Amino acid sequence: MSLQYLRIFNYIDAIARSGSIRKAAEALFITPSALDRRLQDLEDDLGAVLFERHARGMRPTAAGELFLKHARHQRADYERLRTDIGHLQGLHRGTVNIAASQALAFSLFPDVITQFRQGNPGINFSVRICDHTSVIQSLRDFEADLGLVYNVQPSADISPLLEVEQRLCAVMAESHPLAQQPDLRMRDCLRYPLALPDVSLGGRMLLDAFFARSSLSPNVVLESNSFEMLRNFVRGNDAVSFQIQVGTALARVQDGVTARHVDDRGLGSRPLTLAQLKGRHLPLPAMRFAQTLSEVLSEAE
Amino acid sequence: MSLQYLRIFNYIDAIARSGSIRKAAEALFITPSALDRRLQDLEDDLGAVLFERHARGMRPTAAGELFLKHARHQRADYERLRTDIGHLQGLHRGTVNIAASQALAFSLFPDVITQFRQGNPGINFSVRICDHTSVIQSLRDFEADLGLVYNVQPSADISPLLEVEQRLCAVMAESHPLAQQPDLRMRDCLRYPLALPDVSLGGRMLLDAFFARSSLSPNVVLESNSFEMLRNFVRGNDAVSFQIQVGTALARVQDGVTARHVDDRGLGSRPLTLAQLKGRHLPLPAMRFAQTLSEVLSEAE
DNA sequence: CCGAGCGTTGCCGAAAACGCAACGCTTCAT
DNA sequence: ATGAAGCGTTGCGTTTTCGGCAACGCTCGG
Repeated sequence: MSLQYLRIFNYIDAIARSGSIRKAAEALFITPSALDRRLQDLEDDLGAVLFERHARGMRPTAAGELFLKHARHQRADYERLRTDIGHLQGLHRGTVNIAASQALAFSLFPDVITQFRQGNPGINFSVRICDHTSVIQSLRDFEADLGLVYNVQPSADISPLLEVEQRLCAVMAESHPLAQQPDLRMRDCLRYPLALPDVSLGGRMLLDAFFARSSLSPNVVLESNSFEMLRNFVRGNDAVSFQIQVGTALARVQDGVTARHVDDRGLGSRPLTLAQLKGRHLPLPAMRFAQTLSEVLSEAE
Repeated sequence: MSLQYLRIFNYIDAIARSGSIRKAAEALFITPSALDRRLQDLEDDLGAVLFERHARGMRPTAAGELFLKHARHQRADYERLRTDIGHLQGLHRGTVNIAASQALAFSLFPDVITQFRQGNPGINFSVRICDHTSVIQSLRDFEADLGLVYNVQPSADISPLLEVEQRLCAVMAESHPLAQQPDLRMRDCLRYPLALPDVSLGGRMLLDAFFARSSLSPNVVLESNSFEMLRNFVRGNDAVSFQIQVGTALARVQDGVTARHVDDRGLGSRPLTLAQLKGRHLPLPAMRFAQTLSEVLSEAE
């Protein structure tokens, strides 16, 4: 697949990722000696040391960081060239690489990707679910074309493509008493035990801010960094969990779990942001998917 | 110097430039067969034909154009990486590649470059003098970091860094009667034979526009695409030539030739534009030189 | 109709990349 | 303290890639 012109870039990148020549060599299916020689040749040619040698392994120097950025950028650009040439020949194929926080894995992405692929078969997807900071880092490392994060702080090298305000939803079992009401207030929810996402997940910040200003005292019986776990938990009892809107599939019931808007004045809302690395030229499939995603998110509002 | 990772890029670029494998191979100091094989390997890997084969030579296909753009971009980026790493190590070296139209070769660049190198020894320059369209094309082909052109039409992929309005100057021999007057009107000049730049050079458009609206009839005894030639011509007789301001070294006399502002209401002015390719990340030396150039041009106003 | 110029191919030598085994070194646990 | 476990690195033989040489088939222009 990928040409050997960027072989050296993969080599160096592998060393940086694994932090050692031996591990990198193993991942690349070559011997450490060969890898070491390529690195030495490169350092000779550049006239600069790219890695600090420690007894434990390798750590990139400043020059190494520069080279790594170049290497990753170059690899991403080459991928774009390939898909662009493919488009030129009428075969609309390619891969869209997305990094997103966990809330979106459950319902949004499966649905939108299915919809997108109906209009664009031949486009494959690689979705990496991780926490907020990793999403932005994936963009910086050229591992992802698009990032979708909740409540992200603005950054100089990230350019937002779309922002959608996200209200909070309460998640509960289908048979839960609260499921009968169309709209909920927070004080209704607090009569039940709570299963909350922890701080690494979106929405928790909204809850904490609300509790801080409120006299209501929550009864938190479960805290987790897994939405999957929270959903499975509330299905079996009368506990209530919370999640941002797009992850919940509001109207319909799924696996015995449903969701309702929580409407409180004291409850703020934070934006869900679709973003890319500033200055990057995205592959055509990624741009199209960003367009589709924008439409879906806008009309869902 | 340059690593062999971008060897293939140079190969393909050479083919495109020379329009034939044999000529490209000669320029690369290899045999046509070797070059042909690299091209075939590349086309195999990309799954696309990059050149149309004609009996006379090779012409890039659409996919080939795409690849060429990528290749040139990649090469320029790699150069930037090298100079950036150099800066990291304290050795401030590198090359600034400039493309500019002819008017600027005479006095502006030699002076500014001399001044710049006093503050930044170790920075080398490559200045390519060519006509308007070639300047922009050089930016597009990543042959030049900066372009300086007179009266350029805006373009979507070019971003201007600075624009300075340029008035027209009359150029004449030191001993010319008009050289006694501090300010000239166009009708004064037209009493003498004229040596005009042709349409490929800046300023001619202003003159043509003026003559079209005026009842005055010019006596054009010489027309040339070389400012050098025009200057040398007017030195030996009473003819008058025209040039934009920055190229003339207004106050001082150089080689027996001097210049004066021409002040007419009917005479417009067009901007001299310093530009780069949009979205490009310029090497540090180029950015610094652009800064210096901006200051010089602004204060000269 | 022939020669000039082109891209292309088969075959062989040269050069670059790789694998293997071993060395010197630091770190950590016994 | 001391041996084991990692680590980067080196010498040397092997494999893969790349380039040179000569020749072929082709298209065009005189």
